[in-house]
Amino acid sequence: MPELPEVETIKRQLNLLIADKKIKRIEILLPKIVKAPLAEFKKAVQGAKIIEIDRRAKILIIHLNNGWSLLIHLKLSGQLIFDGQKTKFTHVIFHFSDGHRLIFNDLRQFGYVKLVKTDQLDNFLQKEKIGPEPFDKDFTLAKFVARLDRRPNAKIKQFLMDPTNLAGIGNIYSDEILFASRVHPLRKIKDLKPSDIKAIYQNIRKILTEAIKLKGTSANLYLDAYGRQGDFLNHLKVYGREGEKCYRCKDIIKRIKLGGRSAHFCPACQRLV
DNA sequence: GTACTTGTTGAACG
DNA sequence: TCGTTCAACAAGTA
Repeated sequence: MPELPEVETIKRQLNLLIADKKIKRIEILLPKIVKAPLAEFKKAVQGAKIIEIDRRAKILIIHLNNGWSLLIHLKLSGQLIFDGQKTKFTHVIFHFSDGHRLIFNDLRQFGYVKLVKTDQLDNFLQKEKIGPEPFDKDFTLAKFVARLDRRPNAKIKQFLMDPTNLAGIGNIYSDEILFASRVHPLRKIKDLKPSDIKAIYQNIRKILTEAIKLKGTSANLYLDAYGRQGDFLNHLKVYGREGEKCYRCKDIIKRIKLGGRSAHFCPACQRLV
């Protein structure tokens, strides 16, 4: 599923592929995906030129040259593919004036396209109460500790996945970050030692950096803007490896239910205390 | 046929 | 107000 590394990959590729292009026409095949009145939406988008593509949490932000910004969230199964072929899951198509196109596919239909005035973006994002960006200079170890301290009884895995605590981390990378840190997903925050917290803090950046380098994880439906799979799938240590041997200690990787989600971990080398 | 999956939000709880 | 839990959204896969 698209998490921070996948969305960041698409952002970087789109900056190479569609920046400076003019949107000649937008084709909306499934109107509910567009969270704006359709007439107003088309009027704002058609004829506009793309300046650049940005990212906040898992939201892609396409800045237009007319004061509007497009916000695109891929949620569980969204894809943005440059010059992709239309399928039964294609819901929106951006046609550019040079003949190229960008297609938005979403099998689950949870994704969205929104329209926000560029000067209202900060306001809008603030309202969403999204947590700090892992790669922001302001996201220091001290800030991380301060955020953890607010939720002493929360389980660490659920804390990492809560977008109001930290931007961009979902099920795959929270599992991988905790494995790298040797911390059990059920560990309560108040039971974390300072060395655990430091390890988690460092591994957040380390794992996400590696995943971005490999263009994300194609565990299910994720494809990058070229329609290609991400290579981090082959580097996963626990996610999706239930019943297989731990690469570190040879015990068997377990999967449990945690707040309606699955958590993968090694019961031997990820500690509960 | 049924359970399961997943990111985010909003309702409901104490 | 806050932290926490849980249903809801959709539809393909096992």
